[in-house]
Amino acid sequence: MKDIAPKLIGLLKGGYCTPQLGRLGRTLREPVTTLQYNVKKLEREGVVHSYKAVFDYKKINEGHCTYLLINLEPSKYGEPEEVSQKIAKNPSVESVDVITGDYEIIVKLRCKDIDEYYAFVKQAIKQYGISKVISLTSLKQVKTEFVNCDN
Amino acid sequence: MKDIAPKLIGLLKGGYCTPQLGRLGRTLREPVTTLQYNVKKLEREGVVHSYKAVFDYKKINEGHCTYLLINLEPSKYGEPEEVSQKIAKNPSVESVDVITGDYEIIVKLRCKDIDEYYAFVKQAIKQYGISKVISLTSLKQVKTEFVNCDN
DNA sequence: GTTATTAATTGAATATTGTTCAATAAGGTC
DNA sequence: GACCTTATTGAACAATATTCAATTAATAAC
Repeated sequence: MKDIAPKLIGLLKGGYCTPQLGRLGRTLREPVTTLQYNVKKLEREGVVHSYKAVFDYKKINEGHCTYLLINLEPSKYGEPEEVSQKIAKNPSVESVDVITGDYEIIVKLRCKDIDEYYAFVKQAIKQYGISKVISLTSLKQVKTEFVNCDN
Repeated sequence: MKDIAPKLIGLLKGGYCTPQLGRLGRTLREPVTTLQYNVKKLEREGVVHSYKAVFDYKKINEGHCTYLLINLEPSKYGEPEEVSQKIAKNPSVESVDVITGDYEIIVKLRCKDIDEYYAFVKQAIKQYGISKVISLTSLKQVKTEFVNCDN
């Protein structure tokens, strides 16, 4: 066998998708050429960043979801963006934000299991100047990427 | 004019997209029929939930991003999922998780501005049995939906 | 290990969908 | 109003996806 699925999932995760003009046209009762024009405009203006697949993350070994509230070491405190960008490079990281309040950074992490999660946190504390991490582990993912998770 | 963009954005936010088999085929050097088969299988198995657009949220009036850490009133404490599902219905809500730790629910919210955010929080506290909300406001969105935000 | 059964791969034909292009209309500017 | 830019649209064309049937690979049964 070829086991194409993993490669497919990898590509569909961040692109390799496109809007369905025909279906949009039927729904909005507009000619496809009009929608074509409007879609291209949105792309040109940078309003649409990309088209991608949304997964049932449990089924692609990313079922363990954690929010990390991060404090930086004094030496890194002035540059939360730099640290954020480094963290963002990790493919298990769904989102990174520099935030107000008691913590500097919030990370949404998707791992296979608690072991992978623990490996990430250990490595993160070592590599980026992190002084403290509070982990909020998801017990139930109700909505993700604007999509309601059924079951 | 018709001002189709808002309708288009609404539909592309949660679907109306499809994988590009041809492009995938060229990249993976596989016949489209093989990929077709594999994609359909992933869909059938529920691995892929949907295909959607990712936006530059500032450009669609959802630039104000906040994480809400929520505590429930004693009367609702036993049913965080029910409350979560109600919160999830709001289209400004990107994600909802029931979590471990000092809070019961974490919500990722995307609003136009702080006024819209405040309106959401006021309404949420009234409607769902919420006793306390801590808001972590995003100062800089570095990565979103697995996509690195440039600039 | 051979046979039966199911799952996966593929090419060729077909159907569907998207793209280009040129005409027209609408909106804005002076 | 004259001009220029932006938006809408249909018809012809190009590209892409889908179906289907044949073949191969994997799995199960005996």
